[in-house]
Amino acid sequence: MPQLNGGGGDDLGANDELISFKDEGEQEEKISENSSAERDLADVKSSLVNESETNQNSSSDSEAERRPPPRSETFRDKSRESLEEAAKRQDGGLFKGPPYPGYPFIMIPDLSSPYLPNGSLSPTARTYLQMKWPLLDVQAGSLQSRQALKDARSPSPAHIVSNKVPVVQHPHHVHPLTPLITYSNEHFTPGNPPPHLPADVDPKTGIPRPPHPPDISPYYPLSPGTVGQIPHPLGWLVPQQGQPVYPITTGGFRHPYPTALTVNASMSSFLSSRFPPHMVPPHHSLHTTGIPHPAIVTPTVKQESSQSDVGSLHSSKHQDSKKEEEKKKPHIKKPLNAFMLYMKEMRAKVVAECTLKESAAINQILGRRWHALSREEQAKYYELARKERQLHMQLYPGWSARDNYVGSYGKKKKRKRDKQPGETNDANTPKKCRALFGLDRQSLWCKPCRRKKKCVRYIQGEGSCVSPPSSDGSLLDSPPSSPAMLASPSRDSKPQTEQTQPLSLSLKPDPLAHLVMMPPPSSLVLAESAASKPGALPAASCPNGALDHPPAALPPAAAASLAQPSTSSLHSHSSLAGTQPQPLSLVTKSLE
DNA sequence: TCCCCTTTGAAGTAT
DNA sequence: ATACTTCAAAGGGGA
Repeated sequence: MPQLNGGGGDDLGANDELISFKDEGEQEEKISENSSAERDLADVKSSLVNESETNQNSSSDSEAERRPPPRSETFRDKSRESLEEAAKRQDGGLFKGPPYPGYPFIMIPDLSSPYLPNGSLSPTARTYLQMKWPLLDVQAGSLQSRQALKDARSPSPAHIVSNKVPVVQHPHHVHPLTPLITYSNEHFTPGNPPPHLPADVDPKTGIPRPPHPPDISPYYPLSPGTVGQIPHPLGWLVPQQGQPVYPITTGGFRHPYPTALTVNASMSSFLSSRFPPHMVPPHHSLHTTGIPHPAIVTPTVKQESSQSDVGSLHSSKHQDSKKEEEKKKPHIKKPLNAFMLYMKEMRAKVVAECTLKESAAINQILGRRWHALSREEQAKYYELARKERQLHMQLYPGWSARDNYVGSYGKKKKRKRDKQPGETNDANTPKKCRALFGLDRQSLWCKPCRRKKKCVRYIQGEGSCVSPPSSDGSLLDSPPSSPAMLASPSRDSKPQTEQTQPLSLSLKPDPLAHLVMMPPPSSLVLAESAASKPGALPAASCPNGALDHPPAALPPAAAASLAQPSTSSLHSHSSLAGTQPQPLSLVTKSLE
């Protein structure tokens, strides 16, 4: 388990994230410049934050090497502009300027932040924190940290204490009022912060500081008239209008997860049962209101309860078991990753712009737009996600994603995932079809291979069945390549020239193609996508094609493909540009 | 009523 | 080490 070390920046970042944004959260080191080691590290890890803020350090060699050359800003911005234009019309000018003009979490450099050990902050870092924590506003009457807060360079005027970021969008599984809940201090046990949450001490004053400056920072960029319309990715985290959100816990530690702020018996026992004592958060996960924290869901597993009801003998014994079930219900969710945060924030916007309502279609658009984001823009979300993970980790030190795997709380696996591996690993993998059964036993082949009478992939020695899309869309029933295959970063571009994903005709192979040829309107794309399968997503109707951005922050592999557009890519787009329905699934990672 | 779809990323398990 | 799988959000739609 990664250890949080204030000086080491973020250990929570995933590998890939570290690769792409491994400089994230290392501001402390860079800022402090107190140690050569830190400088070295800083050298290695260019600062996205600085880059974003100062726009000067972007010349970092290492960064430049890691990242693909900036893609056509003109294209991207152009596309986005139109989208934002629509957004402006939709939201009454909420979205002004850059895509995330008012994003409060802009480049939080100090991820070690308040709760982390050695959380001493450089002035710069604190300055960032002022931008960061306002979203974590605390209730007016809340605790200690107000004073401590003032100590720090934060002006944090009292008038800003009010919560100004009403969240319109409600988390799917979270009580709509969750973000509105006032987690009163009285619910918190005054006293010491969790052992694993060392109190943040102002390095200069030596006074324990609240990790999260509770006051709304004057830096908060959103105007009162607009804030209310922004569904913040951390909606539950965001203070609501006139609703103090999460008070600082005792000891100056304030969790964005309100659930961790108070403890009730059931949750406490649950946690105790689930985690070793040292892992059990000192606070309960449910507010006294009974409204669960977004991160801790009470899956009220319908099927579970219904099943138990069906078999219920209404005996006391059953009651007991029921209670036990209830104890197990609370489910600590995974922290949202960058893309999830992005989706959460942008979904409403996309929905507003399009006639789409189905999440699948929306997600397709969002996926494309995600790739269209500049690295700086993405970095915001990576930063945010990392912060989420940090908070999550702080709150639930013993939590593991494994806990949420099947069996941990009775949730069923997704069949799709269960089937695909079997399909691809079984007889549907062309390579295996041919290798396993041979030409003499084609009757045993999978359908696509049977239709083609051969497995091109096998011939190519590649990892996927080519099964070129037929004009009649006969490949639609072809088994999809495994997600891993589609997403395989090590995928060779060469095979791509001849390969086409049976089900997933990537739109991304050659982003440049978008520049060369007219990108298909999102509606068309989606319509095509919809046409690709029965019961497919309905055609989208987006006012502009801005949704069809080319990928922005491309991984090196994709960047390579950018540099050398493959003919197949162009081919794909040619087909795409045509009116002929394609078995599109808008897969955007095939070349990544 | 439950699960799928669809996306990316994180993190887990399996080989 | 690599590949693969699951889950996170979302909500309409299919079974």
